[in-house]
Amino acid sequence: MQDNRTTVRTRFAPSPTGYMHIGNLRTALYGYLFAKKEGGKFVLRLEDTDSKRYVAGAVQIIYDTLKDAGIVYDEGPDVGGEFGPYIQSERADIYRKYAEELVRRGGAYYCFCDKERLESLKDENGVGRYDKHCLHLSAEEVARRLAAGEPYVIRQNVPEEGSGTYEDLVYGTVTVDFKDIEDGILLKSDGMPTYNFANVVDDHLMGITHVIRGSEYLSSTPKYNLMYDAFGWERPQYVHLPPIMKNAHEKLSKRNGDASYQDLVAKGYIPQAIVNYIALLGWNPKDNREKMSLAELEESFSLAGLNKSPAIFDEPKLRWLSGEYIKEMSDEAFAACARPFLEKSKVYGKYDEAKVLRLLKTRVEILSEIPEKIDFLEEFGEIDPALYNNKKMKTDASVAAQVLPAALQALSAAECFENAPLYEAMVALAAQNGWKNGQVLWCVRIALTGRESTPGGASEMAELLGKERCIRRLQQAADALNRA
RNA sequence: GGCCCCAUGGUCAAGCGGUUAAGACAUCGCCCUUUCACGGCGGUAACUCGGGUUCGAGUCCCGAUGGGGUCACCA
Repeated sequence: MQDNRTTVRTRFAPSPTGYMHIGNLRTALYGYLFAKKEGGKFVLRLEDTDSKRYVAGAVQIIYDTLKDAGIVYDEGPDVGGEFGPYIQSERADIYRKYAEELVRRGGAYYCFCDKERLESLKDENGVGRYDKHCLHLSAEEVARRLAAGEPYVIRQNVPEEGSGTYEDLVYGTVTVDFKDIEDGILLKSDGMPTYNFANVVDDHLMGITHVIRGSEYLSSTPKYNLMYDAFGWERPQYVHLPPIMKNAHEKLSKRNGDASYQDLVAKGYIPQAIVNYIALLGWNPKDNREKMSLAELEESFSLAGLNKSPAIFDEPKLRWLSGEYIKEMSDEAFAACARPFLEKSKVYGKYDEAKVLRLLKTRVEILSEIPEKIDFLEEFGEIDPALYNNKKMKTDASVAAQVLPAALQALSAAECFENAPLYEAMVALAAQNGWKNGQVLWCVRIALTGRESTPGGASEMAELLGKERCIRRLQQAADALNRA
């Protein structure tokens, strides 16, 4: 086990190749949570050794997303730290130095084989591993070809016999036969290291104690251990994470058109809910809590709660959580995050915003639902008489024809156009005429909105609409009924 | 295909040899009610299949099946 005196250091090491995927974010979150829980440090390192895959702007997305999600790193490219640089492309000299040392230690060797020869090693299915051809080159020949400036790579020298075993903190004992591991390239001909080498060198140099990453590295970890051993370095603890799936067969990925973190935010999911939800995909606190703030997650996170099987991303549940976060927001907070969506509505600015927001708060789970929930306020047109039919309320168009003129009169007389007094006025009206409350309320609401379902009852809609509009609409509806 | 890994309701997921197999989301129904929503109550729904081990298996072992990952000068 890890020495207790060693402070925990975890890292998130993304490649700036595009969007921040949900799976990546979760990996970052777990690394962060574990470091916080253990009182350790969380490091951000950019793995940009493949210039071909570099995407402009991707680095900024990484910074922004982590910041937005509340994941704060103690060391990183933009915040510094004593183990920098934290960008791999700025560490080329370091990798070369260590690669050469690994060659001296027998853990790696120079290879001059060209593409054609490598291709010839593969069978009809495109599979076939490197045959260690250059391992057998004499020291003189290697020196001569190097001096002649021949292109080369440095390959790992994996034993032909035996196997590598390690204890993964979530998967347990993992064993892989060395014969199943190829002599992979550590240093590319362009002088840059591959992930396979850079991650080992950096994790060691940066003092990473716990490597938290996706399960795709589960079976390649033994070859990294071979390098730690060859260098005489202590191996880190490994925590491999199962993938987040889109369905039973496909991984969640941007390439499949699945939502990235920023896509979800743009769709109106509350960031806090997204973080909360992904924390629950593959992990659970023993106490069964589900809605947890970042601080609570930091407090209760434990590797013991990590699951080994893939989890399917379930948007309905995220939706529910998002709604929970909205419901507990202060009016000010809700107004602030709802405003951008309110502005997209056709009725923006035409109604009392505080009133609109109050009605929306318990009826919206993701902010993008806002426009569709209130746009009807401007879509008032002919009312289908059938809408007045309601069995439970015992109303229909003929009842409405009696109720509406009376309601028109009552509302015209109302002095205070607010929900409570308006409600009382309508209830009183019902009592006077021997109608059921529902008969008045239902008919008025239909007349006012033309909708079977609205975000609020008759008096709430009346207050929102305002006296003038109410009178006009009620009049219109009553006239239409008379003509019929 | 070789190798590695995984397997409880539709989804997340508890369980770590003896349970009426939790809980949440979704779904369905009821209540509340001024439609909708909120809130409250309740229902439907799961241990992939075979073999072992054991007095006893969702829990341990083996196999099958299914699924995922990996076999790049990508990470």
